Amino acid sequence: MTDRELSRVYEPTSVEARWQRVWAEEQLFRADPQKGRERAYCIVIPPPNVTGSLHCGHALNNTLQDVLVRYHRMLGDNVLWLPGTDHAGIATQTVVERELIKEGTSRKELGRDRFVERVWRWKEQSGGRILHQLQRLGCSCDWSRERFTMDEGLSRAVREVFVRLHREGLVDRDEWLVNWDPASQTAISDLEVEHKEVDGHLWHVRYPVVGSDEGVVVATTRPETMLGDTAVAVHPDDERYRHLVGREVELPLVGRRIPVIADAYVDVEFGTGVVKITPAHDFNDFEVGNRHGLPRINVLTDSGVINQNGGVYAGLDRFEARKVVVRDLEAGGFLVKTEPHRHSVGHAQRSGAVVEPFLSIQWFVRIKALAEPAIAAVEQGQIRIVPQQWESTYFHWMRNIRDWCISRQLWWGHRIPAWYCQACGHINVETDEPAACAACGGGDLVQETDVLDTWFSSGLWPFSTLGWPDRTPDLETWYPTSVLVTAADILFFWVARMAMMGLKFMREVPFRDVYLHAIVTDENGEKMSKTRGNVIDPLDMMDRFGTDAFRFTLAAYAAQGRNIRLSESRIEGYRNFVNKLWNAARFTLMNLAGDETPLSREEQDALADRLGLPERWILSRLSAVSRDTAAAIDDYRFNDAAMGLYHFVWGEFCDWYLELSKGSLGRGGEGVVLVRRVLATALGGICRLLHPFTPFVTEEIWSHLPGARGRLAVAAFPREADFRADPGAEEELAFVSAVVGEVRKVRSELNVPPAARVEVRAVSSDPRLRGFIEASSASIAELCRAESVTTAAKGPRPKGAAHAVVEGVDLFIPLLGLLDVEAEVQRLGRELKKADDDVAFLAGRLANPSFVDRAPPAIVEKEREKHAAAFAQREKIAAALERLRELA
RNA sequence: GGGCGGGUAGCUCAGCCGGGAGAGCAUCGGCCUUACAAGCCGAGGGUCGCAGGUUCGAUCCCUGUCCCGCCCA
Repeated sequence: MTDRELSRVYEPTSVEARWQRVWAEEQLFRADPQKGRERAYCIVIPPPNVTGSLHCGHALNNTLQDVLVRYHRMLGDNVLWLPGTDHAGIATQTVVERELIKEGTSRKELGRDRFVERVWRWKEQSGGRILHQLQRLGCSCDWSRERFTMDEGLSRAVREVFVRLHREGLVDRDEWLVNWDPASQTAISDLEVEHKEVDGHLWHVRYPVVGSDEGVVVATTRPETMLGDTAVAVHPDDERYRHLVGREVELPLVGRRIPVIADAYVDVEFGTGVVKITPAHDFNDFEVGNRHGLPRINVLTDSGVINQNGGVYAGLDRFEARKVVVRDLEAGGFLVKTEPHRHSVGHAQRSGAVVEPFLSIQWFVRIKALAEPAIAAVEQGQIRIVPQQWESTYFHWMRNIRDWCISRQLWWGHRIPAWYCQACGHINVETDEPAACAACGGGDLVQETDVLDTWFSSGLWPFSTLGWPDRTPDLETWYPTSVLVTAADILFFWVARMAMMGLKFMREVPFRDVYLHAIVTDENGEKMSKTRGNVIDPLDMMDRFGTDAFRFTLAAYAAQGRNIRLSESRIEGYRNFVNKLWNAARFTLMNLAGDETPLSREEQDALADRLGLPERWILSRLSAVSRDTAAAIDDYRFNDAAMGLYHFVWGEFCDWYLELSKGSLGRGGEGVVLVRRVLATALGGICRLLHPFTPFVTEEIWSHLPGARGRLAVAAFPREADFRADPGAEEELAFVSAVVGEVRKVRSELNVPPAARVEVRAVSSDPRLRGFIEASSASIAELCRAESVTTAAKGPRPKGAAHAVVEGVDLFIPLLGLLDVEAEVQRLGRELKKADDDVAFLAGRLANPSFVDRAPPAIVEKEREKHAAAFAQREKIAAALERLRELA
């Protein structure tokens, strides 16, 4: 196979592997701060979990980033796309713990140091698999700059931030009610709790009033927590219970006397209007307890078992305890009634366990002060959220933000840089382990055992990865980054926190734009999940259809504000598109001599008079498509960009230009050289335009294209001005193709055998339109299999001819014996009906006096013209029909 | 309960400032026309969720309403 002979069918696998290797070897994606910050363009990757493997969400996310990055690289910007992974505290710890269990040992048996070592070893061996998968996807990251949230550098940034926030009083340690995951046995943040509606019960329990026969009935969904009740509460305005406020009730099963208090928090409508107050196990009760100075009695252990405060129930699991408590209440005559009740229960995002509000000592970020600048940055436009509709969600959350619990009772993560003095109890918070206690000088220091929430380190990602706290050239060049591309589900987890941290520590926003893309679902709009079995595996898609087709599919469906319902048949459709492009390239290359160079803009202008209509047309279209594609990518309208290119390549370049070029090439002559050069120009332009979407196939074609220099990945992206716009050529070709279309339609509808040669006679009094037809008569003949295409200013109108009208031009197709007169009469009858409807519609509108009076004059004038044209068309069809009837 | 988004062809979706509803896929008919049958040529298919309102004119703007999805509590 020579350089310009391609195989009949595009075979992605080998092509992709080759270019992935070449790009890496030639280090085309390596960023260099020396190139300056004038046109710096930077994206930091949303770091996937180190335990992760590529799913469709990743594929979409990274495809879109790669489109942006490749586009900007081709624009000549100083591009950095920085890759990396996230240590994913709970997820990673769980993975390694499972391995240990299989080996018959456990995390606790190993001990902290050996366990952490073991996780590192796991990370070196199996972690980061996803980064290889991203390479497979074609991602043009600067792989030499790969980062990991637990890297030495990033860990230093984490300690620095923690210490600085602590010194400012924005991080501190407190006993507070937090969300507790009894399965992972760690605190989690509010965001990591997922509320789900579940069917439960509402138990009505009678608490006897001390010193009376009376009792109050409380309604609860969680009877086992009554072991920790320290009050019952009623609404202050509730007449039913006013007399009881200030008295005491006896807690059933426990015997403790607790007060009846009045608090406006109580909903008089809910249940009986009396609620039990358990400050240590309910967020609302916690606040009520604080207002009334109630004791907090914790009745659970960290694994969700009743503790010694639960008396005889100690040792029971929380769900078992619920059953036993209810049974005992019933036996004691305290249970008034039980009713089914649907309510919302918090579940831990990671483990799925029911979350417990749990009293413990944790580290918190006092976040209000950090949130304010981050709100202002979006309000004032320093950060632009795209699509804008997400701004309100961002504002709502940020304005109601609550303190962030950042400590986790895990072993895998950034250990909190706080050391407790065993002598005086002082907490030393330092970036490095202090030699002695700052308060008493004692040397017996013990480091905090908790680690930080993984998102704490992710929040620093846009600057920690660039070298902060050092002022590195990378940081100087690429901070703030250009855009953050992610799905909206981590707007709060990550985007908001980066905004806060970036503004706090860099005094500047971390990114100019936030582009929030769709969630990928299956074709029924359901989330993909292993349990549902509806997962589409990106690697499988790439294997079967090629990476380019898969990427193009994702881009083509990435409409803003919509979910992507991915289905295989669509990917297959774009596989066909890639193959179409491949064959267009094949055809083009077969027709090149091998020494053609693309036409520069200057040459296009100088040679304009010698270029044929199709050549002037395709160059003009290239100009428009270059403009539209760039505008669409600039606006993050990936679907518009992809669909525009799809239509241009298939519907214009292949369907019309290549078909037209066959004629010009076949007819020979000196123009052939120019046709070839335009072919090379157009194919090169298409490769460059498509490259951000389909990098592999375009790089492959480019490597065969005469006159193409260097790698496509670093070639210049086409600009509107690179091609000569020619509105006249566009108009003329639109007319010519309409003529071709009409003739084809008539042939098809009258069942003229495809091989039969016909004559086309165009009759028009308009010399300009006649000229268009005459100039392209050979092309028209070729495209609609006509023997000849002739024109005349007026008659004779051939008898026994099929008829059509295009822009007022009568087209006659004499069919002699071939014409099925009856069929043509019926066909023209249908056409006439359409034309009549048309005329009637427009006439009706013009007959409406209020339309003529009140609509803008330009609109009215336009409608008049349309009416006149429609009427002329109608008359021509009617005349043709009349003559045909005479014949019949 | 609060907020956001969506309901347009069989399916998935596009429709900028209000001016006769579009694409891709699927379907149907005809073609091996020397790049491509993963292709070529042609065709059919819509009460723009429903009800009001504003307007000369509404898929588009406003109000109400019914579904679906997501987020927050």
